[in-house]
Amino acid sequence: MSEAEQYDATIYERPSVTVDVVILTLINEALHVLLLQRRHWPYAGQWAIPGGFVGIDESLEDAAQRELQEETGIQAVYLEQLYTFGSPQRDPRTRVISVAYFALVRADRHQPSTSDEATAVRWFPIDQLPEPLAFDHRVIVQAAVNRLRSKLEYTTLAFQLLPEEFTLAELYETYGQLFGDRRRGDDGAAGEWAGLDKRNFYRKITDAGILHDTGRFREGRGRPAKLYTFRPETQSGEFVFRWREARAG
Amino acid sequence: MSEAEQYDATIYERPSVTVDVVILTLINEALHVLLLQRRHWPYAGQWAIPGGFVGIDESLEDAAQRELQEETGIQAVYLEQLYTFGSPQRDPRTRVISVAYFALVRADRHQPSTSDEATAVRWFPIDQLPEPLAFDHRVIVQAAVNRLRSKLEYTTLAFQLLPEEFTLAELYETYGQLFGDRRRGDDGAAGEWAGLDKRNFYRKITDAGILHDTGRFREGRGRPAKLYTFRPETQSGEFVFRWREARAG
DNA sequence: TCAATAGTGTCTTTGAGACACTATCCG
DNA sequence: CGGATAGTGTCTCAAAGACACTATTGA
Repeated sequence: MSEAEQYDATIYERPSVTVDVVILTLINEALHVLLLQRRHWPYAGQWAIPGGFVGIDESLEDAAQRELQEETGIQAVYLEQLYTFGSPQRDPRTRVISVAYFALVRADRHQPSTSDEATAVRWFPIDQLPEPLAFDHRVIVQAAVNRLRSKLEYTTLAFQLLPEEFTLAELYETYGQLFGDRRRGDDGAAGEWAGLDKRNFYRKITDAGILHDTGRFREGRGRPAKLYTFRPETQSGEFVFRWREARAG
Repeated sequence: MSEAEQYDATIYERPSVTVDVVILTLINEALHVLLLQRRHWPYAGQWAIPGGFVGIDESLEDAAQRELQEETGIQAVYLEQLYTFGSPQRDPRTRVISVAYFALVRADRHQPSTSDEATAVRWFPIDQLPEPLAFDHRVIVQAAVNRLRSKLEYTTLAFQLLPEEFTLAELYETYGQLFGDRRRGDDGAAGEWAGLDKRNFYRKITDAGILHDTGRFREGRGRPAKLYTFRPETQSGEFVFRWREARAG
């Protein structure tokens, strides 16, 4: 903005501004999104990400936090502005510009509940989204997943998704699911993730010095696995995951 | 958005939405920003980045392109959405949400001219911005520069800034200015960029296979330098610059 | 003792980074 | 030939990646 005319701009027709939030979590080491089934027009009955209008005196981040709170009852999570979607035709009612955020939460803690705006609320695996989604929400969800994937490579964001305590196998499985395209079943049985060598992964992650060995174990079938926590003091550190691997044939 | 109540939302007070554009260019291998000196209240006399209201039927990208056009007369450039700034108090007139874009242009081509909105238009070196800038524009400019810097590491964006034909020395100087903190004058004379070895840089850039040798030369003092062009077909390629260097003392 | 899962060591290859001299042109 | 700028080759080291077996537990 730069104009005197802006001062008179109140007479112009203004778009509406909403904030929509892509809420991501990990369930059984697989990435899921929270969707609401819309009760009302437009797109009644279709699934959508939660969102709502920005209050006239409310910051965008506050609005996103409020939506998150209303839908999931969570506050302390990772929240980041994603992108602003503003095609003139993206909402059939009127011009609506949507500032999209994405949030990472730990799903174990809480189950979402339906509201008067939604007939249902559910976690969907990101590779099994209902078809179609309301508005341009498919694009928004895809953008969030892309952003998350790329950030996982050079941040410790993955630990925002995992439970407080985890085993190396769970961590490995998580990275595998988030990056790996598919398993290779050498003999039919489930093996390692294509292109992600377990030993190299363990070495890299432990050498990085970002894990704390709790001294406790997760019991189950087979040999008990060490439980680790993430050392948040290293969060700003130099850890880079970087997914490459695959040299020979 | 998800509510029936949105349908009635026209009755709510709506924020204004603007698009502001950080226009960056290279002048003498140094990064510059285009700023306008505001003619009117608020912040009259102060420098600001160009911007304006989003038309009710105009996409955000179109609005950004239009601003760019109006201020510089350029169309074909790199344009990317940067971030959306929405603090309730960022504009003294009314609630204004600003979707910021950043654009890369080649400055050689065209000189900006003043308009009825601005008393002056100028390129400023990014490390010599006027103090203060209007609104929160300093933050926005800084965000653009940060984004550009980080993208230069893993994209070929630098070539969007350089003239069509360039020498390796110009390319080296550009990367040095964009990343290097300072020169080291071993003896007083200008030397290489701290931490950026010229030979390693040349090797890396030529091995990457993204340059086309035009066979022509730039004449001047000293040995003529080969002129290269960027091969845009490799734009989506695997080139990564990645700035590290500095192992021993 | 076997099924199931956890955990580990070494060699090879690649790419990054340190390092300083030769080549070409012009006046 | 001297000043000015362009351009190049090799060694070292760290980190990535390929590769397969041993350890621990409970049924």
